[in-house]
Parts: sequence; structure tokens; C-alpha cells
Amino acid sequence: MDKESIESWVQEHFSQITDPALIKEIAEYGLIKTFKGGEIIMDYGSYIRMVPLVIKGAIKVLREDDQGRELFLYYLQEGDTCPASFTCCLTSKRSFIKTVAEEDTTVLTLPVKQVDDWISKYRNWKDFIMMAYDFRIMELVQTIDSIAFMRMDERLLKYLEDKVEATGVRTIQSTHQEIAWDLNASREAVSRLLKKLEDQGTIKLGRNRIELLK
DNA sequence: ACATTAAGTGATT
DNA sequence: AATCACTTAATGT
Repeated sequence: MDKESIESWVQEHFSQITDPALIKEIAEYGLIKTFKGGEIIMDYGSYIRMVPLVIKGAIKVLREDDQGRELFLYYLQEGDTCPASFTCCLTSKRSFIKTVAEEDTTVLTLPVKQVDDWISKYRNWKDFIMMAYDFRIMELVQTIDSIAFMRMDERLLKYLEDKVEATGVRTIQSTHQEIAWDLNASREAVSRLLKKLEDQGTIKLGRNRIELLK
């Protein structure tokens, strides 16, 4: 992909990045990477050398506890970046989260060296990073709220809605077991709650399929 | 037709 | 709400 189209990608998807010189550098150093749906992009414990800007698709971000249980945290969507990767890069820590491509996804990866340099070089870049942090923290607080205060049925519905929003498709293709893993619940509980939602007319169920109706 | 995997159910804690 | 022990249903070979 040539630099001009990368520049226009950035302008199109990252409206907060406005400095022409910065955009030029992003196109200069950025590398396009694509991932197939379901592909693991970053696993726990791996070192991160790049900061991704999500151009297309969606990335699912998961946290794993010491017993190997996974918990869904949030999605990164078009126009998002991953503040966690940013922190990991600059402090050369290992990743404490796992990221999986929710669907076929294209990201522009930026080398840690420039990402670091740009902070002092471009006010616009610093602002962008801060905004990304702010947004992510808000998202995380929402997730914490849902775990701490929401009942399981509300949490499940929110999960379904999030997924539909992230993928842009109203029919979710996953098993009850997979959902249960993401929510840290039992498969039976998820099945029963989904059944309730179906009775209420909120969703339509099928094997490996959940259609969100409203 | 058979085996495998997903989903539904009731009882128990 | 989790776990267990099943049953039933859908799907692939």
C-alpha cells in the first residue's frame, strides 16, 4: 500500500490526528498488517514492539486471571488505538492482555521508537494518545460496572449488543459456551438467560447463531 | 446411519 | 448462580 493511501486512511479514520507533518510520518513509518477473524494478535506475556491503529474490522481484548479464566474487556474498533500496547511498549513490559481479531481486521502498526519520539515532537500526537486513554478508561469503567452492578441477564444483553456493534452484523455466530467463557459464567446459565431473551422477543436463537432483534 | 458437538433441563448445593 | 448428570437436537462424515 502506498503512502498516499495510508495518509488518507489516517485522515478518514482518525479525525483527531490533524497535523499534516504527523500524518506524513505515520504513513512513513506505519506498516499495514491484516489478521483473519479469530486470529490471536497478542497473547499474554508477549512483548509488544508496535502500537496499532485499527483501520478496519474489530479486535477483542481479553484479560486472563491466574487460573487461566478469560474475561472479555472491550472491543477496539475502526479509529481506535490500544493504550495498553502503548504502555507496554514504553515500559517494555510484557502484555497483560490478549487480543483476538473479531473479524478480518486491518491495522496500521507504528514502531515504538517513533511513537515515543512523536510525544515530544507533536502536540497533536500527545493529545491523540491522551484521548485514546481517556476513552479506554471510560470503556473499562463501564465494563467494571457491568461486572459489579449489573445482573447476569443485563450483562449478557450488553455483551450481545457490544458484539453486534463491533461487527456490524446483527447475527452473532458463537456458541453459548464461548459466550460463557467471555463473561466468566457457566454455559448452562448463558443458555437459560438466552432462552429468556428469546421468549421476550429480544433475540432469535439457532445453533451457533444468535440474532439480535432489537 | 452414526458420531460429534451444541443446547436444553432438572436436581442439588 | 455453579455444578452435575443427563437428554435432546443439529450437524458433519
